[in-house]
Amino acid sequence: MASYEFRRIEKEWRQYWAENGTFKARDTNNQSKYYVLDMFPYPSGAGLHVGHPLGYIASDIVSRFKRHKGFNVLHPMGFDAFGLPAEQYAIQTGQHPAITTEENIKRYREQMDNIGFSFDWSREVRTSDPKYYKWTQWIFIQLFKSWYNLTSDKAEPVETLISEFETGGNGQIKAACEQTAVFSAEEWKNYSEKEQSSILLNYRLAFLSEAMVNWCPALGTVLANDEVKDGVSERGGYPVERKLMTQWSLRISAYSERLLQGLDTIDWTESIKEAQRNWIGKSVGTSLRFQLKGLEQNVEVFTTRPDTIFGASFLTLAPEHELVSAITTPEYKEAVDTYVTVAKNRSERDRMADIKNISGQFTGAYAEHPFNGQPIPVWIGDYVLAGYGTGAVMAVPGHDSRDYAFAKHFGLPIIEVVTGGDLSVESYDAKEGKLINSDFLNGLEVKDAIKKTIEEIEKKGIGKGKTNYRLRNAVFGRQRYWGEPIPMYDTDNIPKCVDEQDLPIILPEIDKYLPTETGEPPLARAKDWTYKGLPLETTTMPGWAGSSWYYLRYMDPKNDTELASKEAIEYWRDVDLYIGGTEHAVGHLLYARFWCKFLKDIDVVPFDEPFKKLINQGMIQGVSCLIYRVNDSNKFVSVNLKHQYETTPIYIDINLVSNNEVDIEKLKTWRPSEFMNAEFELENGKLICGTETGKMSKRWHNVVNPDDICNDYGADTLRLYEMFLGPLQDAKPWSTQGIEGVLRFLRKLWRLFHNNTEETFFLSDETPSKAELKTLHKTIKKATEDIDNFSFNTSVSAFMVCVNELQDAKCNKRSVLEPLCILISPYAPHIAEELWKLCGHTESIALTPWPAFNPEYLVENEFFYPISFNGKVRFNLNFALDKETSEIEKEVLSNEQTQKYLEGKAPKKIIVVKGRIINVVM
RNA sequence: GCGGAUGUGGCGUAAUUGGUAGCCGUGCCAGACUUAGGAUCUGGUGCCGAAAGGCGUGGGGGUUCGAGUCCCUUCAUCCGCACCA
Repeated sequence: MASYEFRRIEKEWRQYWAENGTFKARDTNNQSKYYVLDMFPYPSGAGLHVGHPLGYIASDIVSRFKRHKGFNVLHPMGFDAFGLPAEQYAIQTGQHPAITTEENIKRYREQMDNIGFSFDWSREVRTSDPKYYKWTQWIFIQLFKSWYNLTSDKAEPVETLISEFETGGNGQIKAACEQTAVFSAEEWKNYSEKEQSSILLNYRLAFLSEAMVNWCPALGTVLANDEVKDGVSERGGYPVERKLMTQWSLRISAYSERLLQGLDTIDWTESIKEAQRNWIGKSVGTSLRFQLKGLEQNVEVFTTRPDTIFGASFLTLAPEHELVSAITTPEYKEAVDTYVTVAKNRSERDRMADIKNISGQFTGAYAEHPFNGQPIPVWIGDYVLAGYGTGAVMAVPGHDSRDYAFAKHFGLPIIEVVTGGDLSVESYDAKEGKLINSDFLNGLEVKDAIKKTIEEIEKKGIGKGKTNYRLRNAVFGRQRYWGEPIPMYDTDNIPKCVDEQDLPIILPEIDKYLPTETGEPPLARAKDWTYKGLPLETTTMPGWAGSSWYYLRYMDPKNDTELASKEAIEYWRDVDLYIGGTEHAVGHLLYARFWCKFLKDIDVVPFDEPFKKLINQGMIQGVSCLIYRVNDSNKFVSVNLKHQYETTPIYIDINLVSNNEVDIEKLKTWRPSEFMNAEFELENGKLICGTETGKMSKRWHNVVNPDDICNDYGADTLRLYEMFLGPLQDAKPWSTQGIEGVLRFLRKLWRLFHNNTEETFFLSDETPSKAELKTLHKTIKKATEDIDNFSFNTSVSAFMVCVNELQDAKCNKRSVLEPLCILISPYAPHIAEELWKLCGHTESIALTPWPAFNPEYLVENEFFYPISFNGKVRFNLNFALDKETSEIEKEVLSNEQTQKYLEGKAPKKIIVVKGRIINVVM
């Protein structure tokens, strides 16, 4: 037997696992289950880089550990296969996205296989597979067929709503819905089918409506709020505009409160929970109506500070507010029209970039103060958002900084109604102080004043306490090809859903992946895109549709009659451990929770939250290398010389560099046109590059492929090394400094099982020494605890300590090394399997029981106490652990060295902490 | 502005959860074996100091016999949200 041949070993064991189905999760049985899930990847053309496997390695360690612990482990993998890049590629090349996707998946699969993950590939899912998206479409139909009853606080079938309408109209119904005029049962029955349909759309959880959407012209599609960052699209960074369009949306807002409350029941990091709380944006306040002078209409506003009502000196409406044109007086019409037009045409981005510029326009209208009858001018201003609250605010410049800025700018009155600030300098926004200038509120504290004001408002019948959420309904239709078709069709402008037995509606073939000449989505190009002879919906679902429920499909991936069988869902239930990146904080993770709650309401799943525990792995960053070109020349200078010149940095491939030294010959062949005839100014004979840490990307030429690492060092080394890099959650730059140490460790481990020349496998059956058992059991304890704490880096370190100690002890005893093999197997499964086989076992190590920890081996009967004086450790003394404290004190005091440090003084007291430390207080 | 995190040797990190700061690994220094090594092994390595000793966990303060760990305050960096009434 030769030395540690990782390439051969790893290849053989991967083959063994595949052939023997070692990691197949068993269907329902009596064994306890454990469900470990990774966020499945979108298979991009770039393949995996070393950052991707970080989370997969961690989840794989947990999975393997749980198998050793006797659990039936579900550890599946699949692909989020619908998405924009494949479609963009298709537009450029004409290549069908399905083909590109298939190729990419193949590549991903190979790369993952190389790392030796224990995925149960027999359960693989792909969101673009019709057998899969059949059920994505099915869920959509269930959403369409449901409304949200606020009384029972759950989704219910639309039939129940219709029968309510038929018996009592909609006056008594409390539902999460759009504003709908009140009608009686009689009126309902007299409505046409079309009228009824459009009313029902106001209630359905999947609904078609005309709404302001984020339109991205460059991508030719609408985007959900979480797909837009800083006014540009998250993918591609293209500008996004507001546009009024008829769109399918999901009424996620109905679930705002449950999505918020649910956060308290799950074990996720505080930062992600906080991000979701923020996104949901609950705010408790009051809605109240201001009567307009000389008009019938009133303006409804939402405020969290009803107590400041006597400080309200004007109202501001969003430019898009529906009352604007009705209330504007002829005198101001032109100015208002101009303002509204400008505001509407400004993109989201411009509006955000322009926060500091205050703009607004008086409408000429006045409202009446509900308590003192004073006239209050009505303005419009784009600092008020149409989409939040009622799109109108009562402006209290004294106690709201935005109203303050607006009032200052337009010279409107600023009234102080809460004490504590200096209004000549800034507004006083704090919810603390006493009310003044406020009639019946004078003298009250803010908290009490809020209560009192709400009482008075309700007494007058002009408003009531109200809770608002920032969470907007999610736009669901995309004007794109490569996504799930929305299973809806249209009869005379009445949207209807496809019969469930006709699912899936399969994505049709089309000639070009572009919108039609008339601007319709690509699906409009499909021949005969109809259902029952009627036109099918042409938009497709967004990327997050398929990923919102995929965790359920793994439980029963081949089921043709249900998304997963009741028994499978009942057995596997929610995900015990979910690992993935933080980038999905408010997208995928919120939508998946929403769908889970909905599926609970319609009795498909028996739980309320899909992911019990969530761990976010940190990003492995790339380190890019830069060289510096002297401006207007073909000369490149070493990094420490660049301050002498005006230079431009250029990113070069990291493979051209070792230890920050650029290989100039390689550089020349890398890009001959640029470097072949270049001049280089060196320092100490070397061209040293600069470095920069950031995302790993082709663009910066800093991508490290895990395949290369597996080939050079082995998959086990890669796995151990990625874990050894630091805590899983931390971001860390990739560096191969140190990977050698891990490989060296595995070689040492290998040698423990072999004779000195590494040639022959050799274990002894002798009884281990006390010290050897201590080393082993210390490691068992640590390895077990660390996995429970997801502290994988410290385990690797513990293995190294263990192997070092056993090597020092020249230990080759079977009863020590076999358990060690099991401990290491979740981390470095290939070498563990090989050594296990060499030990004479014929079965895979994967299901071998985890070694039991025996604390007796760690018990010591004496301890080498540090003796400290006022907390400073000076020397050590050995005492038996069961020695009386008074005895220890006596001996410490009489010790010669103690006398030296006491300098003749008497100690005030002595503190003896058993097995820890002794402190002499002087 | 609001919220979340993080600050420890040259570097990545560790610390029995209030008890000897720096485990493990890199890097560096020295040595051994070698024709040779970017292989392997051994020893050393927080800083200052010849030593005794002193200093040391971003800074300042506090609680404690004892603080990297708890409290207050301050600084720096990273991430998320943000005209949300």
